[in-house]
Amino acid sequence: MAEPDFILRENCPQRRIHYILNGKWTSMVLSVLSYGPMRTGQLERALPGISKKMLTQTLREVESGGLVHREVFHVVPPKVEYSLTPLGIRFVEPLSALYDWAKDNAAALDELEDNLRRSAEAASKQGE
Amino acid sequence: MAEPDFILRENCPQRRIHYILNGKWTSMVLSVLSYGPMRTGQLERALPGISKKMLTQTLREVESGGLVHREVFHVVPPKVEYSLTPLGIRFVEPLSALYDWAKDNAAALDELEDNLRRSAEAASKQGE
DNA sequence: TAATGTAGTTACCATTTGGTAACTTTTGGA
DNA sequence: TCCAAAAGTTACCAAATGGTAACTACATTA
Repeated sequence: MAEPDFILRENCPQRRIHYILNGKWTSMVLSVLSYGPMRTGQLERALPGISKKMLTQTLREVESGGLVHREVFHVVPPKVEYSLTPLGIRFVEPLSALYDWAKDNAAALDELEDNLRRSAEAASKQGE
Repeated sequence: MAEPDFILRENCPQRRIHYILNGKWTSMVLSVLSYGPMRTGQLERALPGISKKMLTQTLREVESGGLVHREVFHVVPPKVEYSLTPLGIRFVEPLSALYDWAKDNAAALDELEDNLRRSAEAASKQGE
């Protein structure tokens, strides 16, 4: 019953960092904001497929975490600008690394998805 | 209506890499396997809190993606060993970077969680 | 004879998650 | 007078997700 040398305990940093990876959009919102402050509409257009609901929900979450600052300009029509806080900037660092890796390794992502497709086909042939 | 310079399109690598981050346990399983081949029971003990169901489910998924190799030893009681494939090794690279960052920045994670706690308290005071 | 160890499956359930569509607010402009 | 623009909220719903607990298989061992 050899215990493994490496245990990812319940509250280890490796698990806790998943906070910013949990939501479908969280890490993408942070990543986009790393290019500078942005208005709501710009964020919306930078993330094709996101709904108004998910955008505001995600922004409220990262704001609660102190990662993003929300600045309201009291004008009509409304203007709201979001930007990373210093803490947010720190958290974007590992995300950028992750995304840079992804851009440099698109071929590996292709391979992964080919494998998944093939194994899904094989599974459906079984069911016939 | 200034279009943002940075658009994370539906099928860009930055979005696609989320495959290995989607499941609650996927990235952790890969990370643990980066230390070498392991038997099911060892994996289970390396990931406190995981259930048998989620462990096998996650292993089947990464196996389908070609990230992990499953080797069955035909003995009694059963013995099965999991190991990273070459493709899996490539995918662990950015995960290790992410987890290394987390280990080096536990203080930032503390700060994040403090903020969340505080804002949750403030929200519940509202509701009284 | 019955329990043990190892890997895995299955049925079932509760919660979470994310999505859609309609609605609100305010003021300047056609 | 009525619409547009921007940011946001709300009600509602379907699907995905993850968890528990009980069950299987089978040779060895007590």
